[in-house]
Formats: sequence, structure tokens, C-alpha cells
Amino acid sequence: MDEGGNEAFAAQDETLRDAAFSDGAVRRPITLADVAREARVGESTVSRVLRSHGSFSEKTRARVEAAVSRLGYVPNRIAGTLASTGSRLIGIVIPSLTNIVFPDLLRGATAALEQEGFQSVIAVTDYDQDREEAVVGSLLSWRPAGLIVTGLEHNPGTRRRLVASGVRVAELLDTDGPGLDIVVGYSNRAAGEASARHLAGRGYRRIGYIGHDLSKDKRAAKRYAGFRDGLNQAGLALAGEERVASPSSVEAGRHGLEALLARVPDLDAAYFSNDDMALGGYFHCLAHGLPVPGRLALFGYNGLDVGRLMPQPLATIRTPRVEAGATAARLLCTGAPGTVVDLGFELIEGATA
Amino acid sequence: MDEGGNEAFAAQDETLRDAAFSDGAVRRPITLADVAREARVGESTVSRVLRSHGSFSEKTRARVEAAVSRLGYVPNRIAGTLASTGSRLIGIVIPSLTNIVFPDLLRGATAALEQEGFQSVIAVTDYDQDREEAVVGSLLSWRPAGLIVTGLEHNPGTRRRLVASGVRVAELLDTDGPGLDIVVGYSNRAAGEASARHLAGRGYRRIGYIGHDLSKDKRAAKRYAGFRDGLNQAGLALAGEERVASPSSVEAGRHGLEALLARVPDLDAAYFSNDDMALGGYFHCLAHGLPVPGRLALFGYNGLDVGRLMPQPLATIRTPRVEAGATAARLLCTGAPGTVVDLGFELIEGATA
DNA sequence: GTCCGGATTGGCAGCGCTGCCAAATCTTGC
DNA sequence: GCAAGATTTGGCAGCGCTGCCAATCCGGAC
Repeated sequence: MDEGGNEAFAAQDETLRDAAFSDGAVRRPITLADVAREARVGESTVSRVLRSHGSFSEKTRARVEAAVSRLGYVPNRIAGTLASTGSRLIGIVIPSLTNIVFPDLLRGATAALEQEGFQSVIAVTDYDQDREEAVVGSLLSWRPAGLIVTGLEHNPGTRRRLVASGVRVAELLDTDGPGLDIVVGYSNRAAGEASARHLAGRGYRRIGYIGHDLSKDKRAAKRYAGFRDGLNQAGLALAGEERVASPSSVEAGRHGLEALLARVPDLDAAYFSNDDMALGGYFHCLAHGLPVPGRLALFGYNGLDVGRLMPQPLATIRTPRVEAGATAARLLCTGAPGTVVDLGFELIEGATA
Repeated sequence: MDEGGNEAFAAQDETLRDAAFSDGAVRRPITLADVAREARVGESTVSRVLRSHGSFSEKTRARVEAAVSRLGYVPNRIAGTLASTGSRLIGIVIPSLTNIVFPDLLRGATAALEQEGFQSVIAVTDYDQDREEAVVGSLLSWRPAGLIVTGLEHNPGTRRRLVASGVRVAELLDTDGPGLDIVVGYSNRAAGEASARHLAGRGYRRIGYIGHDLSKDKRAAKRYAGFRDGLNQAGLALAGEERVASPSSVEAGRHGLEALLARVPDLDAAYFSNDDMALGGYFHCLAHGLPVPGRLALFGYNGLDVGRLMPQPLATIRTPRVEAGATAARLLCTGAPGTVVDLGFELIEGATA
């Protein structure tokens, strides 16, 4: 059923656009020199006033501002950046926009950057290290003041470019390994271990893992490794696992749990690579009348809002993603080189385990 | 319970960074002139080779590329943009990063833009038209080749800036009204109406609305208006409504439905301002043992994946958000002025209504 | 009235690249 | 072998702004 779907191309009302040209003049973009002429001051004076930098009289300020608004002048930051030393751009490289955790990170970072007067340029890698190398190169060509990247694992080429460029780099959402400069995040390994300890401590013994493609998502792989270690420390082993060959999603979680239960029917707990997956698992249990956590316990990762609002709140680990973005942004602007900030995580007991 | 949360600041291994300076030379950034000297050709020749623009011999190409890789040259797009006429930047203005629909839009747009060789700069307005005006000004100072904004409603100041700048503008996710230039989306009014027709057609008579703050979210307000019209056309009126004074969320949906049912206990269907809200409503029903749709039917908007995977698939309207982003991006690069594309929407019957 | 120091202002050389044009080099046909 | 044309190449003037420096102005001290 497809409604409202008529492909319609039509010329729009041009009144507004015409109005912009109503003076009949040729639309040469307005430059700082135009403003200077209009205000009868020098170019550098206009520049000083607009940036509130250096000294100028109140009278001059008023004249310049009047000229600016009369002409509708918009400064050209391209030219400004080229002329001055550093840009006010920060590049942000994230693996995906499909999972809400990365928009969360962006949200924290852009809000903090805006406060400091920076603009963010984003690029998405689709969890592909070769694409990461390419987008890092592309971002560096804008001569950013800093770069925020996700994770600690990068191609040799990416590392070389980052280091050679000399720009500040912040690596996010992982502290399990050495970083290039600033590192802000939490230990994914420890999160996996904590999850295992929690489930083992609750008395679950037949624990399975449902995950997505771990070859590209290094942080999920670290949680998985930590989880197995945690089970071993408790004298347990994974009772079974299912890796869905796709990015994480509610669907992958639902089908993954179904597949795993078919192979390992006596599972008593399921650890998911994240909350989306766990929500899918929960839906499977609801749909098939499997009591949670009586018949099967569920445990996620990320602490998304949705988990808190399920009929039974999801047992999970809350990660400070927005804070990580904001912290990284601030440190890029002001922090000492080599600063590492472990923001930690919080285990939420919920009611599904 | 807070683990792994030790705030740790430590100097990182500096080996890599030092390596970059191991030649002992002062790190003056490498410019195109350096490459030209190294390759023993003119600057314009290097420029032509790097942009594959104009003609040059195979031998020259090889020489230049060897010099580039020997020196590790990264072109400076700031300078390139200033020197050439147009930039390869597109500004994207979205109201929020909290709701997955906007990352979806970004995803479509950035993917398409990358193909065309453009980079995107994003800005977030928090659904505030004054902030929109500010971020539009800020984006325009980067002299973008085009701007993607959300919705058709803007401050007079925003409209003036957009028009005066002369950049191409695409307005997204709404076709209910006149646009400035390119418009890509679907009719929110029609979506609301279709939802009402569907519920009425299914025999529901006591239909309520659960929404969020509509004063800022103009598209949700249009759906609401369309929904009321649709009910009227079917000879019905809204049996009650609940507006949660917060952005849309699962939580708002859950609490909103609870509040509405307390006031209007004989409701037989609930229309939510979007799927997140509807999911919250579904969770409320599950938690309180209300049969869906027997006791209460639920209807959402957006067609998120999660709705499809609920034990009973959510009745909703699927909107082509990723496609809208991609289409807008392509039209900005190549489309005729004033192009309006209505991508339509799809009503998904699901099992909750 | 003159001088001094600080506040204010303007001029201009770049920032690194591209676009234009003219110069140099290579082809081709006869 | 040579001219006409095509291909390849280099020089250089900006793009619009900022940073530096010198010039100018002002008020108060002498």
C-alpha cells in the first residue's frame, strides 16, 4: 500500500529569490573590503571588530556593525582559516550512523565543540579500516584543529597519516590498548567481564552469546573476549554462541537467539553484543512465551533508554557515550597530550537477569 | 554499581610521534610548491595531476605521484577552495541527533555526497528556530556548495540568509507547503490522514492521540492536524489526547499512554506521534496485560526496524528517510532549481491495529 | 604649548592553491 | 624537412582574510 507517492517536479515560487536581486546589481559576493569601504575604515579594523580581537573604539564598532548589517555581509571562514594559522574545524570519524551510540557520541562532541567555537565535520567508515584511512585523509585536507576517531585499532596508513599531520587526535569508546594522543572511553574488556561475573553470580550456568560480525567491530570483540574470560574465572564456559553475519540490529538479535536456542535448548542465559540485539532477544522470548528471566535471562550492553522502559527493565551496562564525546571535544581544545580518561561504566541490574 | 571508573591520566607512548620528527627538520607543512620542486615540474602541473584535470603526460603523472608519496603531501582544501570558485562542502542542518530518523537522513545524504566528492558539515538545532538561524549563518560562512535543512518552516532571518547567500538549498522530510528551492520528502498531513482512515476503517471508534511537544516539531504537528481531519472525514472525533512536555521518546510514549488511559479508560485505539512513542505504549500494554489490539490498538509513524520485530509488528507508516537524504544530496549537486520530489510513504498494517 | 605613552587605525604581504594565458614541446601530413 | 596544429607545461595574479608593523590620534603631564 503506497500512498502520497506521486513524483512531482514543479517550479517553486521565485518571489523571495528575485527579491534578493531586486537592486539589479550583479551579485558579486560581499567581502570584508566592501564592508571597510562602506564603514569608511580599514580592512584590518573591520577584521578586528568582527573577531573582537585587538582594540578599537566603540564608535568604530558601531560603524562597522551597521555596515555589516546594511550589506548583509557573511565572513568567509575559508579565507580566514587560510590566512590565520589554525582552523576551527574538528573532524569526527565514526563507524556507523545506524546504531544510536554514534549519534550519541556526536551529540556530546558537537555540543561541546560549539561552545568552544568549533564546527564539526563528520565522516562515516562503515566499520571498514580502509575507508577509515581514506576519510581520515579527506578530513586532514581541511586542516582541522583536531580529529576524533572511534576506537584504538587503525590501519598502519591511518596511524601514519594521523601522526604525520601533527593534529591532535582523540580516540574514543575504548581504553583497552595504547592510544596515539588523547583517549576517552571505558574498558570494553572489563565490561564483558563484569557482565559474565554478574550472570555467574546470579547462578546462571548455561550461558550463551549472541553477537554480530566481530571481525570489524573491535570493541564488541573485546567485550566478547572479556566475557569469556569472566566466565572462565567463574569456572564456567560458554554454553554456545551465535554470530549473525550482519551489523548489530534488533532483527539480528531476535533471529540470533532463535537460532542459538534451536542448537542449545537448555540455555539459561543469553549475553548479547548490545542492547539492540538484546531487545530482539526479548521480543523472541515474548513471542514464544519464554519467561524472562525464569526460563532465560537476558543481558545487553550500552544502557539505551529503550531497555529501561521494557516491561522488565533490561539488565545491561550503561556506557557514557555522550560524555565521552563531550570530554574528548574539550580535551582536544585544551587538554594535555597523552591524556587518558577512563569514564567507566555502570552495571544496571534490571529485571531480565 | 560503578566499575572500571578510575579517572586515569597518563602520558602515552611517544614513539610514533617522535618518529615523525626523526629527520630533525623543522616541521613546516608540505605544500604543493614543495611537491613541484621535488618532482621538478611546475606548480600548476602538480595541481593538474592531483585533480586529474587538464592534460599531462603519463611520465609527469608518475613523477608527481612519486614526489607526493615521498613527501607525504596532503593537499590543503582550504586553499584550494579559496582559489577556485565553489567549495565541495554541503551543510546539513538537523533538529536532533536523539531520534534515529535524523541519523538516517544523514546516512543517506553523506553516502550520496561522498560519491559526488563532497564533504558534509553538520549542525544541530535542537528544534529551535533561533538556533537554526545561527547555525545556518555559521554554515554559510564556510561557503558551502549547498545546504540541506529539515522542514519548510524557518525564521524570516533564516530565509533571508538562505536566499541572499545564493547557495542551493534542499528542504527535507516535508512537502506540505512552499519551499525555497529543492524540496524532498513526503506529506506529513497525508500520513496523519491515512493513519486516521486506517484506524477508522478497522472499526475503532474511541481513538486517542499521544504526542510530544508539537510547538517545535512542525512535522509532528502536521501529522496531528492531518490525523484529526482524517477522523472528522470518517465522522469521528479524537476521544482524548495526551501531550508529553518533552521530546519524543519511548519513555514519553509509555507514560503518555498511561496518563491518557487514566483519563479516558474506554479508549480502543492510540495514535502516537512516532514509533518510539508507540513502542513505549506497547510496553505499557505488555506491562499491564492489556491485549493489543483486542483491548487497545496502537499506531505509530516512521516504520523503524524495531517495530517490525516486536512480537506483534507495529502498525505504522514507513517513511523513506535515507532515500530522502540521498535524493536531496544528488539534487543539490545536479538538480534543477525548484525541483520538488514527493517520495511518498507506505502504510504498514502490522498486527497492533 | 610640547612631549610622551598608550590606544586606535590602515597598509600590505602573504596563507596555498587554482585559472588563465603564453611558451615550449611534440605530432602529423606533405 | 618544415609548417600547422595539438599537446603539454610553467608563470603568475588573484581568491578573502589575518598578522605584522608603522602611522596616527588622543589625553594628560610637564
